[in-house]
Order: sequence, then structure tokens, then C-alpha cells
Amino acid sequence: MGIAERKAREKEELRGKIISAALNMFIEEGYAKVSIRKIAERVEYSPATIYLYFQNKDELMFFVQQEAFDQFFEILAPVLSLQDPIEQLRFMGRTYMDFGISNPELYDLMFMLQAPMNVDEVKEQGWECGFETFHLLEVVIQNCQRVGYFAEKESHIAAIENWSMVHGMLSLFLRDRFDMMPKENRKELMYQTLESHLELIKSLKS
Amino acid sequence: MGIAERKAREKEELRGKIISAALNMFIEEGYAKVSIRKIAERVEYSPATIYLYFQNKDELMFFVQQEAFDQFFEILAPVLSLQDPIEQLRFMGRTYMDFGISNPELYDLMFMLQAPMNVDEVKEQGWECGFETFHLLEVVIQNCQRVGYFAEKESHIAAIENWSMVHGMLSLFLRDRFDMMPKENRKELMYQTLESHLELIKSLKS
Amino acid sequence: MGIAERKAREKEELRGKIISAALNMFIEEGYAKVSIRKIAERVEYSPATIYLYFQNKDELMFFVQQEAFDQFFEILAPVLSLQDPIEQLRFMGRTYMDFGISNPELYDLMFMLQAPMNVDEVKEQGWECGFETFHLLEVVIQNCQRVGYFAEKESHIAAIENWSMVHGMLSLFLRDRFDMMPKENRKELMYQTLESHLELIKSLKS
Amino acid sequence: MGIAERKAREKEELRGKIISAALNMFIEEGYAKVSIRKIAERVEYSPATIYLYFQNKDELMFFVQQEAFDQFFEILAPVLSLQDPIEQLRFMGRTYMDFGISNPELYDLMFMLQAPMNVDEVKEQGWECGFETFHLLEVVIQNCQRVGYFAEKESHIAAIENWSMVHGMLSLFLRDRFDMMPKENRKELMYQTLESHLELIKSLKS
DNA sequence: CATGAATGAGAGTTCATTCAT
DNA sequence: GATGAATGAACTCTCATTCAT
Repeated sequence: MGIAERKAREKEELRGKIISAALNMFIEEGYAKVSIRKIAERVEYSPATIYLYFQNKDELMFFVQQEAFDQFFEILAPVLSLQDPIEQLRFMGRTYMDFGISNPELYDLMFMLQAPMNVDEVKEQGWECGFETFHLLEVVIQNCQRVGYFAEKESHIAAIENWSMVHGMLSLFLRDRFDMMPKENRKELMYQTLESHLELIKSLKS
Repeated sequence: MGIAERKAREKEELRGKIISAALNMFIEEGYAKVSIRKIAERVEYSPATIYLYFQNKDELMFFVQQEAFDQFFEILAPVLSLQDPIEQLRFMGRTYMDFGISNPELYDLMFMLQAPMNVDEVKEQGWECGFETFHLLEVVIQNCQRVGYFAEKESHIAAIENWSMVHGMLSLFLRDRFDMMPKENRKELMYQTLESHLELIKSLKS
Repeated sequence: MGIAERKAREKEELRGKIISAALNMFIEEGYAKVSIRKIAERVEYSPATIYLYFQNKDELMFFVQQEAFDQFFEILAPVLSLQDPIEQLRFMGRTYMDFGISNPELYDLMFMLQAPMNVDEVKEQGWECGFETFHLLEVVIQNCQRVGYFAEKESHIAAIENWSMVHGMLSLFLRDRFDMMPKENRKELMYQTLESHLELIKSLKS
Repeated sequence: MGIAERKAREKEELRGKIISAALNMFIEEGYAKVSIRKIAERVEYSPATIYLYFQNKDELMFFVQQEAFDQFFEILAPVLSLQDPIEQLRFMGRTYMDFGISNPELYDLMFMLQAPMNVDEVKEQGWECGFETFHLLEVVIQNCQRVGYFAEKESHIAAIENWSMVHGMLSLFLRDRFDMMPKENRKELMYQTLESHLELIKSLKS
């Protein structure tokens, strides 16, 4: 027993190491620089070993994303401890934006990269990455509704609306689609826009 | 004379063919699968020939994008012939969304792909792709303001807000980040969200 | 007549331009960067035009070398105006060395690059590049002999000996084969060696 | 154990095969004609395999050169078993010359080719190729000095002088810069010049 | 005389993946 | 369980040269 357990634990450990190595490489160098070979080098195992833990690159990618989403959720989770629902909404938006701006490559991986659909896990269970986060947003919105905002709008519609707006800004920014604005203003403008959107919401208390 | 003209025309034709071949390959197979070799094969010329028309892959990319933006602008331009500013806004949103949904790879190329910044054209004139479209949106918003919408919000802030929201939805959708919702509802939901957003705007006439 | 002459003159002019463009490109950027295409660009003609003036790259190269040798000879020619034969010898050595050190890429072209043997001119008349210079050295040596140096050694043997030594140093230097010596001393050492060799010669007056 | 050893041996063998294949290709066809692809073909492996043994072409080049230098040193090493220092000097000169004449492409690779400076080994340890040989020459010269030759000339100056002269002749010869002399006499002349140089040295016993 | 257009051949390099051991 | 060794298939790009016009 003990032996089998230890082995299982060790196996799980290496698996975790691979995932986190890949994650860090994304953060540091971006997608283009991450190859199976280089991940293997980083964890000091052979490329072939990676394939003992993951069927192929896509599957590894899938778990790397999951890990990233888990970490991301940790960052957002404190939101519920805030009292004012509008403050919760603001926290969500700002934190999300901060995260994307500070970790562009990671944000890319999580929200902009082609999803790995050819992975067994995805085929079987669907691609639930980020679901938790989305759900959290929905809860916040429902909290807002409880104190009179968003009128009778369905909460998932409002969630899509808000998430899309923030993600839209971030992804346009990260892909240099805001080049028509002076470089030094862009981030500032994004925060202004976010704030302006919150004002809009606040102005419509029922 | 006639000869020179014909030659120039032929040259321009091939150039156009290359761009359109690349464009189609993007549409059909996505950026990752498009290589100079394959484009050359498609137009039945040697790879080296491509380099007679474009300095390198990035420059080709740049013109392919421009072509795509031009086509896109054609589709949106009629907006100004609509009477009601709110209808103009709705037209913009819907048409934009339709385009992205119907031409996912092309939308990808235009708004989601890493922009090719190492191109002479870009270095000299900046990366103005999509600027026209953005400007058009701003005009529409100013029209709305003239009849009492958007209050005193600055038009470029409102433009960013609206563009970001629609682009955000599209890019999350195209990258399968809406998997938490039933597949058959997603598009429908996006249009609902768009409509809901318009309602919000409409409800705030001053 | 006049017309034919003008045309011939113009033709010769372009020919010269090509050669001198190529020569300058060698000086500025070295062999590796010189291609027919780039020479053509420099003279603002098409690559095909080059082939109207030269059978192929080798032939062009051949004439570029000749041009370089001619210029080089101009630099060395004043030697004969010096009185003291030993001073003549010293002038030859120093000037040669200076030239190689100041124009490494050009020296390379003249004395180190594979000779273009597949050229009609060479096949017919032999490869006489540098012959003049060699002959000049022989004359200087004969002058030295007239005042008692080099004993009864045959002049062409002495010429080979001296030329080889100086060229040997230069080419080893230019190809980084003196890396066993501190970088800052190398040139100094070469001049010392040259001087030491002259001393040897001087010490053997008969 | 045996297995690991055998594998290591096999790996080393292939490494050696690659180097020696490259070496032979240099000898037979010269540097310009040698490509990774062709080396791979020769050893009947895929091009990618070469990169398992060498980081890039320069590194392969570096080891090929080392191999050549090692072989060369073996040929020269017996020099010290000769009694007469002057005979040692003659042996060095002749053997060096013989080597260059019999293995022109190899000599080229060792002493005339642009050194690959962008190699880790070189960056760390410097480019010591041929250092041993140079040192051997210095020893021989010091031996000569012990019996009265070269006067008080510094040994490394004398070494440069002698090496340069012989290398100079060889490289001018190999690059066809001795075309002003009848082809059939050239080698003979070089040996004569070498001999003449030795006579000069011998004539100056102190 | 000059060229625009085109190309075949080839370069170095990287990658995800496999499989016998 | 782990790996060393290997590879096929790509990739972008450059070159000397040719030929119809």
C-alpha cells in the first residue's frame, strides 16, 4: 500500500511540476516559446516523459489552462467579502483588467488562445474552464440586482455583457488594436471606460 | 504603351491573386496553417515568386489584413444612410456580429491575430487597420448624442465601450469560451445581449 | 560614328559603375553580403542587366579584383621615389600591412578569396592579378641587391619570401589565428615582426 | 552497465562519424559545398539528428576543426625527437608545407576559413585551435636559440615570422596567387624559398 | 539595350511525436 | 516509469541565373 501510494503521490507531483513549469514559461515567454522540448528541459526530464503524463501537447495545454484558471479564481474570490454589490462589481472589473494587463501572456493563454478541443477531457466533460469565474460574476450581478440594479435583466445576460466588455478591451489592447490612440493613454482610457460603464449601471437604480 | 499597361495590369493581378489566395486560406484554414509555400502552391507559382511581390510573410499578412478591412468597411458603410441614429447603432452591432460569426477565420485575422508590427508600412504610417471602422462607430455615436443619447459621455469612450463589448462577445465565442452555455443557444444569447445593451442605451435618453 | 562612339562610351561607363559599386560593397560589407541582386540595386539597374556586361558572377568578380589591384598598385607605386633601397623595402612592407589592416574585406577579396578560375579571361591569359605589384617588389629587392643586401639570392625567391611573410601575418590576423596573443597587442606584434625581419635583412650586408 | 556503456559508445561513434564525414566532405569539396543536409545524407541520418549532436553548424564546424588540428599535431609532434635544432626547424617547415599541399581543403578549413566565433566553446575557452602547434614551433625556436641561432630575438616574434612565411606561401599558393609563375615550378619554388629562408637563419649563428 | 518576371535549388533550423529499450 | 535516439515534415528566405519581350 504505502509503496503504491508513494508512487502515486510522486507521479502526481511530477505531473504538477510539468504543468506549473509550462505555466511559468507562458507567463515569462509567451506561447510561441513554449515547446514540449523546452518544458521537458525545465523540469529536467526527457520530452518523451511528458507523453507519459499527457497524451499530447493539447492535453497538457488543457491542464495548464485549468491551473491558470484556478489561480485566477483565487484572486477574484475575495470579492464576495465586500459589502456593497456595486463595489463588488467594480472589484471584479478592475481586478480582471489588472490581471490581464500585468500578465498578458497568461491572459492570452486563458482567454484568447484557441481552445484545445481535441482533448478527451473536453470531449467528455465539455470545456468548463473559467466557468467558476463566470459564475462568480453572475453571483455579483445577482447581488446588485437584489439592491435594485440591472432591473429585471437576466443575470447571465448581464454577466455576458460585462465580461465581454472588459475582455473585449483587454484583448483589443493586447493585440494592438487600440493603435489609433496615443500609446501612453491606452491603459488610462480602458480604466476610464470601465468606470464610465459602472456609472451607467449605477445611474439606473430601480 | 499597351504592352506596359498590360504588364502592369498582369502584375497587379497576380499580386491580387496572392492576397486573395492568402485571404481565402485564412478563411478556410486559419492563420496557423497558412505558409508561404502553400500560398505559392495555391496560385501555382514558386515560393520565391511571392517574395517578388512582398518583402516577407509579415508584409503579405499586412496587405491581406488591409484587404479584409476594406471588404469589412464596405459592409458597414451603408449604416449612415439609415435615418434613426439608434438604428444606425443597432445596424453597426448586428452587422459586425454577423460578419464575425459568418467569417470566423477572417475576423480572427483582422481583430484577434497578433498584428505584424515589423512591417515598413506599419513603422512609417502606424497600424491604422480598422481605424476607419472605429471612426465610423464614433460618428454613429455622435449622431446618437445629437438626439439625446449617451449624455455627455465622450464619444471615443462610448465607442470603445461598445466596440469592446461586441468584440469581446465575438472573440470569446470564437475561442469557445462560452462553453458553459448550451451550444445551440450561444449565438442567440449574443444577439440578446447586444439587444439588451441597446435597450440600456435607449432607456437613458436625456 | 559619333553615335556609335557615344554608345560604346556609355556602355563602358555602366560597366565601370557596376565594377566600382561591387568594389565598394566589398569594402563596406564584405563578400558574404554582395550578391548580383544587390549590386544591381546599387547601380539602379536590373539584375539581368549585369549579365549583359558580365557572363556570370565569377567574371564580374574577376574585374572587380582587377580594379582593386589597380588601385592598390597606385598606393604602392610611389615607393620607387624613395632613395634608400632598404627604405623602399620598409615602405612596401608597411604600406601593404596598413592596407590590409585598414581594408580587411578588400584585402580578402584581393588575396584570400578563391580565385575565379572559370572565367574566360583567366583561362586565356592566366590570372595575372597582382603581378604588377609582385614585380614592383622584385624591383625593390633588386635595388637592395645592388647595394649589397640579399647576397646572391635570386630576386623572385626573395620576393616570395617577403611577400609571403607579410601576407601570412595579415591573413592569419584577419582570420583570427592569432588568438593566442592578447588582442590589443596583435597589430603591434605584426609591425614588430616586420621590423625584426627588416633588421635581419639589414644585418646581412655583403 | 554493459548496455549503458554500449549506448554511450554508439553515441560517441555516431558523433565521430558525423565529424569525420564533415571533415571528408571539406577535404573533398571544400567548405562552401558542405551543408548540414548533405552531411546528414552522407551518414544516412536525418538532418534533425545532426542537431542532437551539435547545437548548430558553427559548433559542428568547431569540432571538425579541432579534429583536424589534432591530426595535424600528431604529424608534427615527432619533430622533438630530432637531434639538431635546425633540422627540427626544417622538419616543421617541410611537414607543414607538405600537409598544406597534400590536403588543401583541410588546410583551408584549419587556417584560412573564417573562424566560427559564435560557439559556446569558443566564447568560454577562447579559440585555441592551433595553439599547440604554435607552441611547438616556439619550443623548436628556443632550441635553436640554445645553440646560437636567432640571436636574442624574442621567440614568439621569431615564431610569428616563420609561421607567417610558410603559411603565407601556402595560402597564396592554394588561392592561386602564384599564377605569375609557371604552374609546374610553383611547389618547387616554395620549397626553395623555404630552404633559402633556413639558409638565412643558419648564416646568422652567433 | 534593358528588364520584369520567374524559378529550381538549396540553405539552416525547429517541432511534435514515436518507439525500442 | 523513464528515456535516448531518431525522424518526417515543416518552416522562412536567398541566390544565381534565364528568357521572352
